[in-house]
Amino acid sequence: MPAADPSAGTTAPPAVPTTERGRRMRARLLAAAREVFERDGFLEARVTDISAAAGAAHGSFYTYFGSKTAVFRALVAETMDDLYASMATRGEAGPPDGSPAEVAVHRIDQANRRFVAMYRQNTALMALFEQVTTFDPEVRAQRQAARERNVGRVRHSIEQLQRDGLVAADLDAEYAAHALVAMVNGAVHYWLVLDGEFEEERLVATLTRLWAQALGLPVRS
Amino acid sequence: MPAADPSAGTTAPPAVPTTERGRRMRARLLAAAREVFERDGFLEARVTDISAAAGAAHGSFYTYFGSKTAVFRALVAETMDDLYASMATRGEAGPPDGSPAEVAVHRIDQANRRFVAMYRQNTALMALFEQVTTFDPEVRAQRQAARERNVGRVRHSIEQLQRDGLVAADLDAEYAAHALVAMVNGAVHYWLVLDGEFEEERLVATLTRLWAQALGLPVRS
DNA sequence: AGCTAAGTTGACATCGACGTCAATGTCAAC
DNA sequence: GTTGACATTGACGTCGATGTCAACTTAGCT
Repeated sequence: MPAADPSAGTTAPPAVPTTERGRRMRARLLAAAREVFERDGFLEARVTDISAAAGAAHGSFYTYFGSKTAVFRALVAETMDDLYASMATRGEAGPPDGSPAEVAVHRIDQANRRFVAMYRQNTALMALFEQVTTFDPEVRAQRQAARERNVGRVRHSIEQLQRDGLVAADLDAEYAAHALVAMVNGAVHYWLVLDGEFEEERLVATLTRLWAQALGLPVRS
Repeated sequence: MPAADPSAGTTAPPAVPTTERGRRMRARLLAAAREVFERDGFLEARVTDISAAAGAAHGSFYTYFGSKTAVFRALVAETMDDLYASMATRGEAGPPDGSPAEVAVHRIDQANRRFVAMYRQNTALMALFEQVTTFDPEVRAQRQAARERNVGRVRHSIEQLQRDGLVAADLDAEYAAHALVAMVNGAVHYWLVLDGEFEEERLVATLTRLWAQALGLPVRS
């Protein structure tokens, strides 16, 4: 079939490389796709440019991916895990001895720092992700899932703090988790994607402080 | 010129209606555009459908708007003011007598309620706005401006509270304002645009509580 | 009625991104 | 060195949304 393909994949079956050569080609195409997407955005990206950037013929692209949308989905699938994994790297700096509340605040701070660092190193990709989310249901679902995982972790942490008596028991852990995640997400997205200039240290410190205080944890001025 | 028009307007000059008839046509087209956009999203929307929905000929569209992007910008320009104006309607319910802090919290709550209500009544439009923001620089600028205004208001409010000694003086008002706005924006956007089902009352209450506590204002359990 | 400017119309040309496919190349196994 | 399955190539046709334009309609004015 021809032009303008709404949303999704085409007639061509996915195709899985069998050879080493094939695997390399696919990998090159995927890398090229990422380059082009990051440079031009999803909408302006042309399949032609991707093939070219991969040093491959136009047709080769369709051997491994059914459409522009298809590569993007593959890209997301193969990248997101790494991203969120890199954030989960916990227990770096040894937790300081202190009151349980202080330890909790320190953990929040560390998590925020990791998040900002990750976002900083993948700004273009995150912007892309945000963009495609607005019109591709499948990518939206992936994003939703990622967020859900994130929120879930935060929620558990809040509930734990409630059990420990550090956070008011009548706080709605689910909605609070959502809101706090939205706060960090939104603030970081704003500064990195939309604005550009900002003091990372000041931002993280403020985020941590707001987060901690919102939960009713004591904060050292 | 021809197909796929990246970003912006075309050769055709804008065109301003002189007659009553013309003004009506333009208005009908704009309304139709909104309908179609809300139904299909920006990308899937076809200029043809807009003309049709307006009961006009295809050509008429181009008499008043240079391109799909152009109508959208016009739509945003003519709508945003109303939206944010509707939110600024303050002083509805009489502020309760109470401590200054209680009054402050009440104000925050009212603002959050207004925001959620506005978002609820214009969900489709807000989603659209978010979508186009990711690829049209001009719309992005408008969104940025709207946000800036919002943040500015919050920031002033925080600074006032600091002057009154209700909020710690060493809190970074600018970053805090950004973060809190992001929190409310993000949470509401998530529930209304991405998820769907949620308890509005529970959400607003939690948002207000987090906001107030984040600033160190006392909250009645 | 006659005139004119503004508005309206819709068939048509244009264009460029997409996806196909027949031909050609590669390489490991026999 | 021959074979054949897998991979690569790139010129080509298709398609449909966009934007143009010359003819036509409307309505205000004299």
